Amino acid sequence: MEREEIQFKKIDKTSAPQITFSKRRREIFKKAKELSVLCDADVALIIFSSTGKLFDFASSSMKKILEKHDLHKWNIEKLEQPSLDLQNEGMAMQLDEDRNCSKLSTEVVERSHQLRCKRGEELQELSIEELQKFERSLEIELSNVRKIKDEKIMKEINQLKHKGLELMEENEHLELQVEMSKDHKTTVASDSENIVEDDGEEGQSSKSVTNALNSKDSDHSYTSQAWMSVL
Amino acid sequence: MEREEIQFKKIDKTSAPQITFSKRRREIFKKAKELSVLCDADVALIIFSSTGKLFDFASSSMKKILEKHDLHKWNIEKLEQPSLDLQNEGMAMQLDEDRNCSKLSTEVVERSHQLRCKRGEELQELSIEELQKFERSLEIELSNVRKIKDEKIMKEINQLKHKGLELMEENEHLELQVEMSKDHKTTVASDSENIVEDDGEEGQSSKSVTNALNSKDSDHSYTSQAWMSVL
DNA sequence: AGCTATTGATAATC
DNA sequence: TGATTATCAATAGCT
Repeated sequence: MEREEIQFKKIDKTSAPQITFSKRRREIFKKAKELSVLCDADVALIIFSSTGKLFDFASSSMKKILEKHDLHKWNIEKLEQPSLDLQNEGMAMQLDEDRNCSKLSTEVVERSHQLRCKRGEELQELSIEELQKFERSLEIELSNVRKIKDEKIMKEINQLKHKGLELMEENEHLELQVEMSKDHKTTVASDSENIVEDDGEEGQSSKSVTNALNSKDSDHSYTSQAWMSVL
Repeated sequence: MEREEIQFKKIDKTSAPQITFSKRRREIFKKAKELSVLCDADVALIIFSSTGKLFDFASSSMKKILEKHDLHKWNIEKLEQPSLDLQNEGMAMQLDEDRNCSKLSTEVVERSHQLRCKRGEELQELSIEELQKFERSLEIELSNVRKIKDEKIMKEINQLKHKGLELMEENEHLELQVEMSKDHKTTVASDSENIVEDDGEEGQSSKSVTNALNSKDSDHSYTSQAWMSVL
């Protein structure tokens, strides 16, 4: 640490770099351990050599320390700009999308933070391996739930669309019958009888909706158009 | 580092602990910086004091280093027990849930790993702050997309349900008309004329679906029942 | 905070 | 590699 640091040149090309690295690395790990023991500090040290090899040390649990680190950074970031969030919290969601988005982001941040804290407290006594496996299983669970939810939603939408189409066709069928019975009245008895037979079978599912007849009729054209746009 | 470490007792209770901690902390950060500069190493150092205060250093980007660290640990873990995964990969998913879960977990792990690598490569040149902000914005974006998606889906489902209900009521209305025109035939001219006027207005949206009439009629009772169960 | 005596760390050797 | 050593940095105790 003498000449090299006094000159504080960038690197050591001429001399053996690996030897210096090994020595310094050992010493800094030693220092880290000393600090954690003597001063009761939680220390995490991660070193990648220039060749990409990893050396790390953690006074307790690496995962725990990194979680704690993230949490601190999170708090700092949150406390750095509280005015913007408070502004948006005081306002209703009638403004432009930017503010809306900011408010939402605040909520998301709060929730994530709370979740992290709670999880962190509950999971402190688990080992690194247990925590990693738990993390994976949570990811799997989440992706499974989402997949199943999406499938069910798409299925229901398609069912609704299909049934709606069937109802529309049935409607048009019935309208045709009404028009036919109006145009021909009782002139052609055989045709109307055939149609009436079909309606008689379907009549089992009919209910009394006569009170809603007038109001519903005015919406009919809109209903059909909306259905067509949806389909 | 003399007497204290030679005695290597746990801590310093009698003397001022904060002073020792501060001094040692400064030195270890200095050492970390020196190591990173002299030996071209990637170093991350995280220290929590006994009072919970955070001090950290990263030679490049803290996020990048931690990602790299996770990745290394991950690879080690993967290489330590490859037989289990291979076993499950060779089997179909007909076994118990544990193996099923293990296989799925393997897949998820692979994907996460790949995603991490890709992201890591693309984002290597961003700063810590930029990466943190990017992370937040991605979380916000994701939650926004999900919220909006869910709202749209629920809206569409409710629309479909509503329109379906209207169509059903309209259907029953038309059925009623058909039955009326069948029962009374032309005996009551005034009533049928009124109804026929309404149908005439609605007739604008009618289309030719006569080819589907026969097949659709047989499904009618099922259609109504399905609709009721959905609603 | 600043000093200092003592010990530890380290680069250049072998 | 590993050990030695000259040199200087780190540090505890004190002010």
